[in-house]
Amino acid sequence: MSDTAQGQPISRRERLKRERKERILDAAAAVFAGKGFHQATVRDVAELADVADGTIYNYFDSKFDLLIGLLARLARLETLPGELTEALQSDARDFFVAAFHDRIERIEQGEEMLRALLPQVFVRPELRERFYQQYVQRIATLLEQYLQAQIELGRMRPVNVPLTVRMVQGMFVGLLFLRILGDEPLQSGWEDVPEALATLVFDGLNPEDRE
Amino acid sequence: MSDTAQGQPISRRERLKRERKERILDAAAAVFAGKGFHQATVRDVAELADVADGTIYNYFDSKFDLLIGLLARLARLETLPGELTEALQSDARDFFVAAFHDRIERIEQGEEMLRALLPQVFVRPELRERFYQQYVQRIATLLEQYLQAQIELGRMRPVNVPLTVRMVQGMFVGLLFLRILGDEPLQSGWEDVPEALATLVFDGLNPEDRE
Amino acid sequence: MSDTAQGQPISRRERLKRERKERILDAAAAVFAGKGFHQATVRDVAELADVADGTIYNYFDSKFDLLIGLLARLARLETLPGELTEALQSDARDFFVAAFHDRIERIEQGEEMLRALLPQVFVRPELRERFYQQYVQRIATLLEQYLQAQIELGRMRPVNVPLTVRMVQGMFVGLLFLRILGDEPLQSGWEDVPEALATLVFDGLNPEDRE
Amino acid sequence: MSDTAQGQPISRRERLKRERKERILDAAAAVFAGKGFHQATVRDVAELADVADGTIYNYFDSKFDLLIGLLARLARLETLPGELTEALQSDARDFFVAAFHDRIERIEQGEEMLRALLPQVFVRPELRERFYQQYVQRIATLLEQYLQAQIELGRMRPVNVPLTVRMVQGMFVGLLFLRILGDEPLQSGWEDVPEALATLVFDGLNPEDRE
DNA sequence: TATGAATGAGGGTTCATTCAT
DNA sequence: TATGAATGAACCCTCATTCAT
Repeated sequence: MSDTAQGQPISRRERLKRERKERILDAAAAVFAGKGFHQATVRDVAELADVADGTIYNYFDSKFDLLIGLLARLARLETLPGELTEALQSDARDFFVAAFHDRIERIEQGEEMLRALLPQVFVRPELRERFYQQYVQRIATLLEQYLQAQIELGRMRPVNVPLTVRMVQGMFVGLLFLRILGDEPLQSGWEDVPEALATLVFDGLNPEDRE
Repeated sequence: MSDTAQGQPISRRERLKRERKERILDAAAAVFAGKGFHQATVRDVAELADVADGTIYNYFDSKFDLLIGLLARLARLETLPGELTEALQSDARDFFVAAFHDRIERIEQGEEMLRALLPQVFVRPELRERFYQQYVQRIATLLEQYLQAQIELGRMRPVNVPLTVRMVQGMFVGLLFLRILGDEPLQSGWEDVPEALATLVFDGLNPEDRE
Repeated sequence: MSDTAQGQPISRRERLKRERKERILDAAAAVFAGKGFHQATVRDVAELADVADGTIYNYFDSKFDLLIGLLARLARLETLPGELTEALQSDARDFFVAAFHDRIERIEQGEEMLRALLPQVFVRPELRERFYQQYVQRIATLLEQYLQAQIELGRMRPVNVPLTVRMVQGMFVGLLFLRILGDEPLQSGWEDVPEALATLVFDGLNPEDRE
Repeated sequence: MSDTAQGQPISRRERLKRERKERILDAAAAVFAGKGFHQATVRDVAELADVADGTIYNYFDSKFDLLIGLLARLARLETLPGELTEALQSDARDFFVAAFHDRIERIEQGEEMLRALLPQVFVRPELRERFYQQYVQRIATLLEQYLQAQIELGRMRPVNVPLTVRMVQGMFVGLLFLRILGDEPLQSGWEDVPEALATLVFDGLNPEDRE
């Protein structure tokens, strides 16, 4: 009687709860990114989210659990597999530029969350493991498969696949890190990064006979 | 040799002090790397260094100042300019492999200190700035000059110099990061990294006519 | 009998309310006895009573008020006056054994509630006073009168009446306490307590010439 | 060299520490007895002991640990075995009066600590067990042996030894409890308690042939 | 100069109570 | 009237720093 339209039940209540949870995570990302996880107090987060201190504990088990929440949300930003497989047919370099664009954009989107998370990823084993699995390993596997296939098709130079993939991945993390450090040249040239990245990386992957 | 020729008065007292300071920094690096700066207590450091809590404050102004101390010590590990300039003449690829070897080794040496420092570098403006200047900018400038020169000599493909340099630097940070994350393939293939790195980066820098 | 003769309008609604209140008190007794008043949360009580947190506040003013409720309910378990007065005529020792049996049983019945209450009785003046009046003083007065009468009839040794009554009462509390402490001999010999109690107390009250 | 007079070493420092620990326990007893363990804050204790909040944690692991400390101190007040064994020879009734006097006095001495402890003894298993072993069981065993011996010597009526001992012990606890409840007759007649207690208990223990 | 006990501000977390639905 | 999420005051405890010895 109260919810005949079972499709989207409880609607109101439920939606408010979800919104509030998101608001808290937004606040956590902003506050942690701004002053660092330890410098930030739960009250800082609560104030920015415009809730009472205690309310946060209705949604998260602990201050630390907010980081887990951010990590989960970050994982939701990840998709690429779709593009990747369909792009396998197209020209490799074009694909790389597109993929780089995609990554670079995501970094921009998620930068705040990454700034909030990364320092703790170094330090908390639980976070480290989750981050590695969700954020690094999955992508590494995809890239390895792609690279291997390209090499077998003769479209790329035979290289040490696992290490090369790590280097490319590492480069993204490293660029993010330099951005966070406030490196001027990188910030002003940010939109040219994908092209430069492709030039650096891809041309090096060309089979010798390309010339 | 370094002791006697110094003007004499350093002896005993002075050397003990210096040793003790180093012991404290060793302990700080180990403890901070192990549990993170905030999880670690000054007492943890004191105990590992085998001194009393208060003693640390005879050598450092604050807990945070220990990080500054580590940063300074890290800077002392940096030299390359010497090699770099002399190697400018030699074959570029050979130079790169050598330089990469050097960097990779240093990362290993300094990994503990970097693990202690990096998370805080994200978070403390003062540390960020020092780190950027001592550890990033100086090297970036050198690499830019070198790259520019090579390009002008026609030995390298004309690329976006500042961005390319950032990518290479970023890769080192990124690789360190992946190592800290515990990435298996990277750890087991660590000694092959310089060669793979050179293959990836350098071949991509070749002028087209090289072939 | 108690239901129909009441004037009718009690039905349903009213009875449900009363039942619910009892259910909440049952839960409170169980929870407080199990973990102690402060360790127990209102939510613990609510969950065991199968109501929402807020519902409890429709029946009780505060968490503390639950204790008052338990005390009131405990008082309802008390009656003895009836037996006492009628037994005044019978043989004193027989009366004592019967009375002890009665008390010992009550202790068993009310043990959970007493475990919930006693610790707070020590600590909360309001509770202390109510408990003393309802649970101690009334009975003390009765016992004093009885003892005084017996003495005057020459059936008991002339003793310090008020103190002796306190000792007997105290013994009940003390035995309950030892039971709660988990004393093995007391628990396994519990059904023999009335007889042993009578032997100890009553024989000591005999006039010397009785033998 | 620094402490040749090994007899009372480190003296100063060590004694100050011990004194401070006692001062904290004094304060804890007073505060917990006054408002109850949970109503009292660590700060209350600290203020009364005239130390900083944190100082308490240099001496005790937690707030709860203060109770353990009180229990330990209470145990130190206990001795009787000495008297007990030597008094085994003397007249039993005289011994009882003396022993009762002793107990009653101790209760007065330790009342504050007992008021602080008892409510929590009901509620904390760890405390309950310690209290039972240190404070009840030891004495129960002694009394049982004594009583048994007296019975075998024909000086006391053969009774259920374990239960009778529990009753006597329980009476002490119960009297303390009534005292805490503020019972007027008990308080004003407190000094007569040992005599009344002996009359009640001991005469009941007389063999029938005593007359 | 080294020591380590004392300090006390600060913060994560709990939970009784309220109140909109 | 029942619900249960929101509230925020309160409190235990940690730990960087100080300082008397």
